[in-house]
Amino acid sequence: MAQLKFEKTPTFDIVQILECGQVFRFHKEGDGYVVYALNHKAKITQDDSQVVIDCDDVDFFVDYFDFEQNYELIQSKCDDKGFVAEAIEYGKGIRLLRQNPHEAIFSFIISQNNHIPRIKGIIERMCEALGEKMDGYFAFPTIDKLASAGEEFFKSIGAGYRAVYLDRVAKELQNEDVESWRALDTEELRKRLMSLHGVGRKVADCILLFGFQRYDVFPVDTWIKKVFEDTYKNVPADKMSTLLVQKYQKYAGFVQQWLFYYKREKKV
DNA sequence: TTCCAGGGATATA
DNA sequence: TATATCCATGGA
Repeated sequence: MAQLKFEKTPTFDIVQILECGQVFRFHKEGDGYVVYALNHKAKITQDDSQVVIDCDDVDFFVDYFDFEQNYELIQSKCDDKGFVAEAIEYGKGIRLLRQNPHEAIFSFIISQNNHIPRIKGIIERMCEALGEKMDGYFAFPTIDKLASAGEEFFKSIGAGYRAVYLDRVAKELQNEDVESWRALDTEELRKRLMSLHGVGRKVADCILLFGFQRYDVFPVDTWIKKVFEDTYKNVPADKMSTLLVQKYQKYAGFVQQWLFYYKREKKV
């Protein structure tokens, strides 16, 4: 086990990072949180003065927690002196995790029309059944394991009608190098993702944001619809998303996450 | 009990 | 292109 220790800052709050809805494989443990990403594990504890990350691979988690990015700067650029500023103030400890594309694809297919606690359970059962056994946990399954599991397996873990999506997408991706998709621009990559069965505009945008680190996207789900129901009256979700990307441009993904978290937590 | 969730596919016009 | 309906599941 390796350790990463640094001074606590306002732009790193492990509770907000994990509970803001961008990731599903984590839980509270003792005085901190444990998060699993692909085939890695980290335990994070924090207090007012410092953050400690005990993990199996420091380099992996330095990348995962997006330490290269200057969140103070992004937050200052997005300060509109209005409701976005309120959301930033409320969720300023959020960082956008640099998740694996495969993990993002399957996680957000499961997420559609679903509650977060249920999403977490389905993914956990999927990893337990198909993932490689690691030291005290299960890795995210390989694409071959997912492709050979079968539709009935996905039903058995509670995926419901999404079982057929998961089964088909796993088989569709078996001979694809999704890392090479990073060469595509955002619009082309969105089209590629939406060609997968069960991936529409919203899920594609979540995969773009959380799995491919594209920030010129604005996933519009039921919570974001509530945020903008007066501003964009009777505007369809896809159109709303396009308008919001035009408005917030390269910061759209960040703004979306602050607003999502603020709306969902505070219900205002 | 009914409503709802980080929606998408399909049929229809 | 735009709208309506159906889809599984279980927490609240």
